Amino acid sequence: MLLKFRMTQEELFKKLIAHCKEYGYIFPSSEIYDGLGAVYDYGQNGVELKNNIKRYWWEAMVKLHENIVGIDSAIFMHPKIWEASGHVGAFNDPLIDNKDSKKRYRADVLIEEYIAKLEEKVEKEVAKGKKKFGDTFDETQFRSTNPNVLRNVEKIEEVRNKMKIALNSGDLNRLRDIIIDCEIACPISGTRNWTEVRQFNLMFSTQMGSVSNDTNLIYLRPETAQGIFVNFLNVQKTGRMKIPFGIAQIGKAFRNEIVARQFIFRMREFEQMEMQFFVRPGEEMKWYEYWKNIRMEWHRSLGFGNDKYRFHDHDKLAHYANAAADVEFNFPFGFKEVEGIHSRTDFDLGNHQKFSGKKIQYFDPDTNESFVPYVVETSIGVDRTVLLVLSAAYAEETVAKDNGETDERVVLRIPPILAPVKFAVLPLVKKDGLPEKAKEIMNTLKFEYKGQYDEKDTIGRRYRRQDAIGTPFCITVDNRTLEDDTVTIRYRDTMAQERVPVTSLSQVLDKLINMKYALQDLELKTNKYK
RNA sequence: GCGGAAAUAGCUCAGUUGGUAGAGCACAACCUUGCCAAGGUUGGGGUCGCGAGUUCGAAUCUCGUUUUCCGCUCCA
Repeated sequence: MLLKFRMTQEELFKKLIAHCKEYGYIFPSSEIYDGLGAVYDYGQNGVELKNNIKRYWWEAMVKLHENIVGIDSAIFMHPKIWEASGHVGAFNDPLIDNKDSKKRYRADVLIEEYIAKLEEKVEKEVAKGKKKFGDTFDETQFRSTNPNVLRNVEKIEEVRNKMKIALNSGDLNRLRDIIIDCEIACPISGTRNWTEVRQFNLMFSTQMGSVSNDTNLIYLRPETAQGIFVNFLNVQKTGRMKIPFGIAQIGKAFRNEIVARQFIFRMREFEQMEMQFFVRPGEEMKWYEYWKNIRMEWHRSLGFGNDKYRFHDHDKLAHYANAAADVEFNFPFGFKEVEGIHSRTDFDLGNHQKFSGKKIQYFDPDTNESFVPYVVETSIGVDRTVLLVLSAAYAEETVAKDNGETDERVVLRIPPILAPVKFAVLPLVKKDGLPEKAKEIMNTLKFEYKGQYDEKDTIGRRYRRQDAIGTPFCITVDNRTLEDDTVTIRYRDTMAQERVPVTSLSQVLDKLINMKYALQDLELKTNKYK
């Protein structure tokens, strides 16, 4: 089978988005109300795919590793948690745009730069005086009398005070007034055509309780990790966990991105699968390498090709990390991060210990010592993984017909263990008792896997419909079925057919769809790292 | 957030200087065929993104607004 024609990646991405909507994978949110920016809903097939991905991750974590357990923490958490984690304050910048150059600046930085310029002027003036008066130069005297110096110093103080008041009161208009009053121009365009000053905070906030004031302001979590850290002692003690051990969690997180685009790649509401692995200080790099390998094997096990993945090691590290790498996937819009593996040191547990005043330590009975564990994190975006699977699976193919002509088909080559619909049962014709027999088969298999029954339209058309949603197997009931109780299985990827007894269907499908076998393969591939 | 482009049926689109909305596919029912999609008949489905304005009359002209796409910007 050949690729239909060479498409630009951009065209392919657009087609994929249209395909997702047309075949019930992903819909824009609130569509009948014109939609809501960068928010998407999963449709009947999308939710199955997403659930299957989550299940494969979850089982690879908590079933294959005896020392990893899961939790499900609340989205609402104590506001202090976000101070301890460093999220509050880190993203609270007042920003302003120049309409001509279209450059964005931090308003306070612009004003600081202006002040710096005035200070420079003062120093130049002083230097001039020094040159002029030579040895008789009295700098203190000069500074307190020279009108140019005095004027600038006064201005500096005035602007400093105004900025302090504006920043402390959070009054963004005042901040803008300073920029206007001081006639601060954009360094690039040189114009003073400014937008309003806007506050950007990455975290969504809301009030808990019906009476609103500052004290009950709470945030929607921007990451799920903190729910794990604050439950460290609960899980460690009640689960009798011994270091090293991990806690896994799947859940929603929220970030108020300035620009959220590229379909479901960057959304304001998204889902994460995180596993925080607690280790002895000093052993973190060993585990960091271990988890990099384990996670890469998980990705590779999906079978999209090893060349589609690469590591990107961070040079610039976040405030909490001493080593970090991304697993990047070659999306239609280039290599982008799907998962992050971070060595977070004792930053999180240490800070929670500090902010909560509670001792968060692990007592090692073997060595009789207490310590704050180090953390190695694996954090993967569920929605990004959905997009990864869909963009890797989407294919437009030219297929040969019996009469020598060619035809086209669109097929989602989703790994069978992740496919939303595992099988379709199709009576070849809608008569002669074939539908009845097909329904009988359907009713037996439905207890094991999600399937579809379809008797509408020609058989070829029904195959194509199943190809379009990525159903790996079509089971066709024909007249021979009534005679010898056999059916054909038609395989999505090869379009080949195979005749099997109805009684062996469950077994045949099981071999290809049951996650158990995928996990066994994965275990074999990861054993060498243990 | 800024700039550009776009918005008509579930999808892809047509709609001529303003004169009461069309096609193909899809969908539903019936008939026919029967192993790799698009035979026949019939039917359902749109106040043309939304709101104003101009006009006797607006899918069409004007303004505003929302959403999407592209570029810039931003991105623990």
